[in-house]
Amino acid sequence: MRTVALSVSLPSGYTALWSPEHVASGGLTEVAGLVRELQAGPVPVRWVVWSAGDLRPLVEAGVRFERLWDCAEAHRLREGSWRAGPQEVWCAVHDLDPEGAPAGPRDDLFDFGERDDTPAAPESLTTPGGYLRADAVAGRWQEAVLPHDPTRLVQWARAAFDVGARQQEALATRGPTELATAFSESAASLLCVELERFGLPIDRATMSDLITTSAGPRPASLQAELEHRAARDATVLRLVPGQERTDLRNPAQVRELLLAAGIDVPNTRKWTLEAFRDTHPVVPALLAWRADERIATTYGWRWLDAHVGADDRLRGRWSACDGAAGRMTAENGLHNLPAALRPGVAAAPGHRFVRADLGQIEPRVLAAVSGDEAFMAATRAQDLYAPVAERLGVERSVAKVAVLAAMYGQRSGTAGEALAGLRRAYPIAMRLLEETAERGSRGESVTTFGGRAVHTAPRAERGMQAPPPVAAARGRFARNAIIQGSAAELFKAWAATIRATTADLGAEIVLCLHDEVLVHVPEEAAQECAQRVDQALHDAARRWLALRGRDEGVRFVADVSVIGRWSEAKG
DNA sequence: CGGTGAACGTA
DNA sequence: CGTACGTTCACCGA
Repeated sequence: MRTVALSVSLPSGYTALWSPEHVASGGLTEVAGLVRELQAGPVPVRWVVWSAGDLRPLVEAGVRFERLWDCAEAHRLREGSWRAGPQEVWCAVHDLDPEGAPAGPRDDLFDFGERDDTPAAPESLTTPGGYLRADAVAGRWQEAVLPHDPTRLVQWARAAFDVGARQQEALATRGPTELATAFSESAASLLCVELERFGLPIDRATMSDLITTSAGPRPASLQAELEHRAARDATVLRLVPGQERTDLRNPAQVRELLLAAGIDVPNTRKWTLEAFRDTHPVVPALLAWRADERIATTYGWRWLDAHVGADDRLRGRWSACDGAAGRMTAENGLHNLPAALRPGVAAAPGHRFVRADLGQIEPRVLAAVSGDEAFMAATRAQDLYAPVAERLGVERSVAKVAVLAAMYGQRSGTAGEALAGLRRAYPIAMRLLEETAERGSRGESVTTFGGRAVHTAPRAERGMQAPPPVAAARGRFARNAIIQGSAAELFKAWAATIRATTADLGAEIVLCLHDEVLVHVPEEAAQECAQRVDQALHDAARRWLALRGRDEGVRFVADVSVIGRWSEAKG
């Protein structure tokens, strides 16, 4: 394996490559050719970058990177910290206090503390205190002398190379698990850049019809928009005479309206109102109004115009790792598009979607994380809850509720009896959950299967995840984080494997949704792609489980189908 | 004008 | 009934 660092400067797009054997620089097209040439060579290449997002201009230009080391993601994994700019990452590998770093142009206007601001020399990347100079972190220092002098950008790439090498060394001393997870997280980070480039295919005509149904036709004027809004409000307001002036967008006023209809509720949340669906016609009308209002305001015409491009692709920013346990996140509705709009997500002409989701991922992950032999045995069934129900001597539905209650720290409900049964049948898995919750309650950090540190209490650094304030909530947070976070790791390993093994089919991963993936592929390759998606799960799961010697014990299953619209997925 | 909480969509 | 996220809205206080 050959390691090459790569840095792109903006706005010029000038790019530098650095490795011990090879230094190069050039414009985007020139470097794009160089990257392809190196990747086509006999020795596989791993590209080292400060952050995969740096590659955006090259990815936009159609360059496909095969293997990556993303210093920011490696840092997040090591530190459990979300802030992972070059300075934070640099400080971590050099044992420097980030608080002493030179201030960027907009940082800390009122900070008059001791700071190490002046670079050692005009051409020095670092300050006498060993920090990165602030104008280099901002990219201005490198860009200022381009294109005639690429040496600063080369220095910047070389610094990333050095940081990446130090991170790999540090992670390797902790064992193979963390290193493998860092590779996988790097791949996910690169995948995010491609998700941003590809976008999610939209059938504009169908989506427009769906929006019309909920929000009304595209308004010709502001007045028309207001009129339609008033008409929508009237469908609810006319059901409670005397309350026509209620602002339906104000929960306090809605509560008054409901009171006038004889319904006294502590809040107006959907879950609370569901119980009163049959009490008064205003309740179902209000719930239907809310669903339409959601689409009208968040997923309406403005959303369509702002985020669906001329090529009929919905685009938003993707993040490989959220602030808590490490799931992927996305903006502009890519992760919370109402199910009612899913018919509007459709493969382009001549293409199909391969849709796949992981079945019962969380209990299967619990088996892997805990290493409970009995619970691992249950994962070998296609339906995990069947053997659990048999062992507990209860109905499947009871077993399912009990397992979910145990994993999420549920307090209410009637899972008590079955929970006791679970403790007897699967003591190791259940003890792991309880000990994790206790650690969380005490404000201690917990660790995912792949070695990500998850902090349950605030630390000195700024920009950290905001953990729940009370002990019980911290306990539930920790209990959930090891499951959710570990599941996210398996998912990302799976997605990265799909990306690597279906590229030759012309496949593009266009959506990742925690346990579900949508692959856009030319029609003639769809069946082959579906088979490879399934195979990718088995390969990724085996490698992932082997990190902790569980490769023969836990089974993961995927439901894979070839569809034309997202809504065709099984319910 | 910026921050906060309610509400609700997804998993 | 548990957790996480992103988005919009009204309200609050400066």
